[in-house]
Amino acid sequence: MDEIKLEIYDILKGAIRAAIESGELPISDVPEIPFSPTKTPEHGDIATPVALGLAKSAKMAPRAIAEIIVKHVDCDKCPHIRDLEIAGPGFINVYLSNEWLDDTLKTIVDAQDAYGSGEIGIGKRVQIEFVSANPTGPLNIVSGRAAAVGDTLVNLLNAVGYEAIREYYVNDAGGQVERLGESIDVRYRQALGEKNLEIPEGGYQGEYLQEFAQTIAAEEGDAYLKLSQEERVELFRDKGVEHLLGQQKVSLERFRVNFDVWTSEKAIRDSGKPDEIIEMFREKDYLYEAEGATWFRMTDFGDDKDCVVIRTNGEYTYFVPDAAYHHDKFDRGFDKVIDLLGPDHQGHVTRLKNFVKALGLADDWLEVDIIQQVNLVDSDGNRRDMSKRQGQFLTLDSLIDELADAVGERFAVDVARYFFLMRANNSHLDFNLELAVTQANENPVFYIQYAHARCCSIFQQGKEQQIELKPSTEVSLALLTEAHEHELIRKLAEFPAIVLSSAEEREAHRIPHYLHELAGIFHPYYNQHRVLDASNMERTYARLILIQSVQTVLANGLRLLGISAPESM
RNA sequence: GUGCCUGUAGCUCAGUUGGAUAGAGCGUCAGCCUCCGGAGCUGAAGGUCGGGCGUUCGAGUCGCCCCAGGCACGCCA
Repeated sequence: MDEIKLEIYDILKGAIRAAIESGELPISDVPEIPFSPTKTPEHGDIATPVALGLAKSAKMAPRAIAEIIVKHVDCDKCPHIRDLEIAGPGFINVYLSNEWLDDTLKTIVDAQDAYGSGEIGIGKRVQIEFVSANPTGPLNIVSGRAAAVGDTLVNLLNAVGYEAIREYYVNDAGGQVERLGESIDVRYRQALGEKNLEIPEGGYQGEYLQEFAQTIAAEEGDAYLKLSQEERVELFRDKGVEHLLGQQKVSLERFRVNFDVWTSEKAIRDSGKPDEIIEMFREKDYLYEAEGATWFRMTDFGDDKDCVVIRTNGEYTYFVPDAAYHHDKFDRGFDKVIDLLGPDHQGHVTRLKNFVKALGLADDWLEVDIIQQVNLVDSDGNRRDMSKRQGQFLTLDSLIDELADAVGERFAVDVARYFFLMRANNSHLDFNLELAVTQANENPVFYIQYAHARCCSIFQQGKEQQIELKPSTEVSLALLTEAHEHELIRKLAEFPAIVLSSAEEREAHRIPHYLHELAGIFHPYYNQHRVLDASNMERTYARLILIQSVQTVLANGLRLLGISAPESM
């Protein structure tokens, strides 16, 4: 679809130029020519409203302009255009030729796994940081969504040529992991029989810490009671981080998300970079002292208040290591850095961008996208709330466990990923638990996977009848004359443009939607037209090429989403 | 109070740089299996795109003002 647009673009541009030179079109420059695939076959395959846009400057009726443009088009020059027509208020509708349909299928069959990929990002390194949950508990549902989205965005960027990596920032320093150490300490002493202890303010109530502390008590006994409270908290903090981070890694692997780089906040702090950043800020006069703390002039960057970077107790607030971390990303040579943050971090976005600006980096170097919240619901719409620190919250693992009980592990991950990916990042997501486990037509994941399995099944069936796929060059694709076939090929041709736009716009949800639409054209086609037909072998071979193409695109799309493309279900 | 996000069919949501008659799934109702997998297909009903004003050939899309909902506003991360 991209190549054809370029072809048409050149041809129309040439026609408009010719019309200007002949004096028929009283404008000075050739304008931008917008295109859109049409919504209905009645409007051809591709349409452009270019004549409408010229009406004002040319002071002519749009239809008259369109007629002049079309008159100057040399259709013989472009074998991919079958016809041009002027319609409605002055649209120019382009009908594509059978040769174009043939070429599309041949391209897909030749490219196979590579169909849909592009080269726009070649030579550019991109880093996406996502999930980055505190190592103080299991991953929650929103982290699951972020994991699915981030993982898919990396796939998409890599598909269009970028060199993209997945990175996880481990918040293993600061107050929150301190509270973790204290919480484990309490649980540990409780496990050894101590009474009247309470989890400190801001601590973690979860049962998982009780279990963890009990394990320590069972294995090590009261050995740690000999240490001072301070030493013990520090030890438990480190043990806890290691344990919980390990569990997060297990959960992520189970969810088919594999990070390339894990960066430790503690390591950043120990590296001395935060001190350098503070020094630099001080030199640039971004800092001042007040109320015993050191403040950053955030208001100079347009924010409504300044913020503390060094507390009265002398410790950095998290902004400092965070700024240092982003500077480190820059030092590592990324051309573009994307942070996916949770819904509770949106207040942080402008501040983070301001810090990056303060570091002297370009405005568009850092991109921050918010992954909105997820609500788990029943078909009735009843919500199952997730609360972060009440002890009982729904985790990514418990969600997959629940799905796996119904559809098995493999499809549980498939379904969860699909549901997390089907909505735009900034829109709230209602995750319908009942729909997710339905193994029926209403479940969009199965609908798509079933289409793929059906394609495979046709080949299986063909094999039994001694009918094999022929090379596309030996097949008469002109026999694909059904309207359904035309529609299918058109949809297949859109795939590379969908991949490109969803990578560039960071809109992973366009892929699930596209695949669902493709399956929605394939299923009726399958239902109405037989592929394997011994009485018409020439057409059978042609249709096998088409089926092969559908299968390839479905598989390629699902692979980008990290969802399996089953050969049978 | 300030900032960000959202508001499209009964429900959940798509709608690429403004383009022709605003789409899909679920739900509801009515149909289709001697035939490559019925996890499928066909059809019907269902809309003041939250409201108003503006920009222009043309607005769900852009601008401004309201209304409603969500979230964030710590010397936590």
